[in-house]
Amino acid sequence: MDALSYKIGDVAKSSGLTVKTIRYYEQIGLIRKVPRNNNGARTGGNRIFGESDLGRLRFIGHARLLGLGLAEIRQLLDVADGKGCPSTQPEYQEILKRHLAETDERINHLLGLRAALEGLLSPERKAMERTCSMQTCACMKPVHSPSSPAGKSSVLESR
Amino acid sequence: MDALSYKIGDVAKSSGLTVKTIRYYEQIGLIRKVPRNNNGARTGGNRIFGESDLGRLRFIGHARLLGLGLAEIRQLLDVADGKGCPSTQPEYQEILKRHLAETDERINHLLGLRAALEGLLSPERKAMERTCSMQTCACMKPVHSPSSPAGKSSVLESR
DNA sequence: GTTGAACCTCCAGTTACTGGAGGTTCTATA
DNA sequence: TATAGAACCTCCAGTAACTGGAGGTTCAAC
Repeated sequence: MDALSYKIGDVAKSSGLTVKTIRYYEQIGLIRKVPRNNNGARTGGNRIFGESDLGRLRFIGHARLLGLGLAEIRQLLDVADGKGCPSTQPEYQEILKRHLAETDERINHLLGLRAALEGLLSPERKAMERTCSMQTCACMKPVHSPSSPAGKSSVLESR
Repeated sequence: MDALSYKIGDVAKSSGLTVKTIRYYEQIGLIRKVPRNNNGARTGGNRIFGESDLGRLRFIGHARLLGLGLAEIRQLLDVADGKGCPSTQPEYQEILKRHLAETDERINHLLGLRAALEGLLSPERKAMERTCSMQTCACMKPVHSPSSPAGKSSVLESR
């Protein structure tokens, strides 16, 4: 099995990751230490990837696209390793749900920032001619602290 | 002038920044090298802040709350330095507008992620019983790439 | 034989801090 | 005045997830 073999450039192309990133993932142990074609080479020799490495890296690439961090992806990989389709496993669902919740939080935070910024740029603000200086004026002061966006303005009421 | 003087702890409290952060801002030159009360001390002596330092740090704190990066804040400070109220200056408006646009982009990106995650967690997906393995299955594959959220789903049509 | 692409390793830099070690100064109380 | 504890000091390393670059090696084609 694993009759086919690939060099790092091939893997990069077909996974959408960069060569650098793949080496980095090996370095931090997200993928196994990939064997080399070590024909008496003076350096380590070229990495030779198998079909399963490719699958794993594609999986990682998709998960990164979803915004998952490497720590979460590590958990997903643990869950998935050798036990059939990951999506049938409860831990997988939990990790994704948690990530969804975090994504919602970040969105709400940014919406709060956005509202504060719009307030600062509003015509009413502009209309006030100000004679104060940076040290004393509140021209950067958000009306409401963006970190607690008052709940009501959220488009993501999370059920 | 600047009759009042403050120690770093006071400044931290009244600006909402931490002591560490304030020292860091000094180190990277976001605020001036603060003078010390150097009573023949063996170390540098304690920093003594004036009223204007406090104003500047409050300004920075507010700007950070708005999600501005230190590079942008540096520009704002340059704009603001000694020229009266920053909000009357066109560069100030531009920087905030640019930041608003970036915030919108980030929000849209996250909304794309969110949709992809919800897709993966949807009942229809769950209903499919899968027998494949991580290497071959597309259980992590977003339906649409979240980086280009198809435009239509955006709540921020940016006018 | 030579060129150029693709590969290799190692180091440093990015953002905006934060944690910690180890030491000093200040302030209040006994 | 002695001392305890808080608050201050400097310097170093680590965080997340890579990316850039230097300097060198291997491989395939011509």
